[in-house]
Amino acid sequence: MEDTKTSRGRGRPRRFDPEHAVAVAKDLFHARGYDAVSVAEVTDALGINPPSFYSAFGSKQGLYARVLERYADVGAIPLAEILRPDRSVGECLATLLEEAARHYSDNPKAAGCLVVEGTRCNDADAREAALAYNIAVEADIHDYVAARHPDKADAVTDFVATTMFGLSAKARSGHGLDQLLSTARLAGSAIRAALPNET
Amino acid sequence: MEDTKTSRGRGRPRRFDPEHAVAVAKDLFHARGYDAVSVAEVTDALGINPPSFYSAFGSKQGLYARVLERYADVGAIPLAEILRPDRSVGECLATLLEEAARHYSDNPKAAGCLVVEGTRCNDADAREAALAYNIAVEADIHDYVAARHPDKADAVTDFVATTMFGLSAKARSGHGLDQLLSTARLAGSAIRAALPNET
DNA sequence: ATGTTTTTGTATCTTCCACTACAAATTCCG
DNA sequence: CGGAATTTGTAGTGGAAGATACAAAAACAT
Repeated sequence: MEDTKTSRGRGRPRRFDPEHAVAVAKDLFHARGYDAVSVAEVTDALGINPPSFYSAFGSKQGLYARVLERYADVGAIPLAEILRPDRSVGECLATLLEEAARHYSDNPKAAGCLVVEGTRCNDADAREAALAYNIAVEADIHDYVAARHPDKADAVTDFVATTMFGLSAKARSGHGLDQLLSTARLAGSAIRAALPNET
Repeated sequence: MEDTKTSRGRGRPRRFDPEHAVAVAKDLFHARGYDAVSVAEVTDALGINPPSFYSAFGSKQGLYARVLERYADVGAIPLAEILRPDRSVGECLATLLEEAARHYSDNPKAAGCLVVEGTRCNDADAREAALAYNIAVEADIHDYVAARHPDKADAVTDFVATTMFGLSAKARSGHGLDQLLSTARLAGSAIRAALPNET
């Protein structure tokens, strides 16, 4: 009796492969953004009808939550591999920005970061969902920096996060890999200069 | 007979002060973005009815065009005063970013840059209109840099533009003046380091 | 096989959007 | 003042959005 209004739970369809559905939806959301993609487009792309969609995901936001979950698993930048304890913090953060530049321009039809762009949509719930992932990433970066440079962690994390937002935005409005990489390298040099030498 | 469909021109209302209307609309668009503001909200805020609105501005995009025009006049960062020929390029660009940080966090209810945020809306026409202003600004910056550092102009302009997009985005999602300024200063140091010393 | 449960298709519902037809009210100008 | 031009108010258009009611069809278990 946890649901007050929706009739979710009456049936739980498993015929059309939710895995595939989430992957298709991820591409749509990534390419055009949460707001611009309608449920009708998703159902058309999947060859299903609205009731099947709502039975499986509950709502457009429900689907988006699943998409974010999947993205965190298989689509996102592997933070844990990039922020290494055996390399200098500055080097690793510079690598992170370059990796972001590559990642954001990988697929020209879906430029930028799904999560970053999601934090800017017009639906409050979807925005909060994306923001939660974004906050988690920034917290990881902050922890990583703070371990060796506690006094600089705030400023450096803000700088990295801001640059990633800029890279994602510019990836979407036409900057190519070369431009993004050049910008990322310049930003990386600023981080290295800001952090005292180690190793 | 230049209009084929609209009945614009039948009457030209001047009773409710378009100047004030544009100022009010600017605040709304700046606070919540083009997509999220409905024409009904604007007419309510102005105390007028839809027909008066459409008679004066033609369309939602028409109003937005006027808003951008006004913003370029009285609301935007004064590029010409900041990019000075009598100071080093690096200093001036660093000042530009700091000024952007201040500007974007000036009004907590309307954070970020109206033009930058406009380039990310879901209406194609409104997006193009904002993009035109954005492109003009970036061209000005590029010209300014190229005059003294032709080989670095592309990379430095991209970096500045990307940082401004990042600052605008982060201003909208909670970063305060102190955080934005700190990020802007770090970015500024990268620019100064990238440009050979002058003066 | 047959009765129950689960999935799908048709056809909406409701709400909100940008935008407008039309006539009543107001202003302007002689 | 009086008639024409102009501004406003009422009411509504068509369309797209997210989300559903309901019953026909399919799958499943016994």
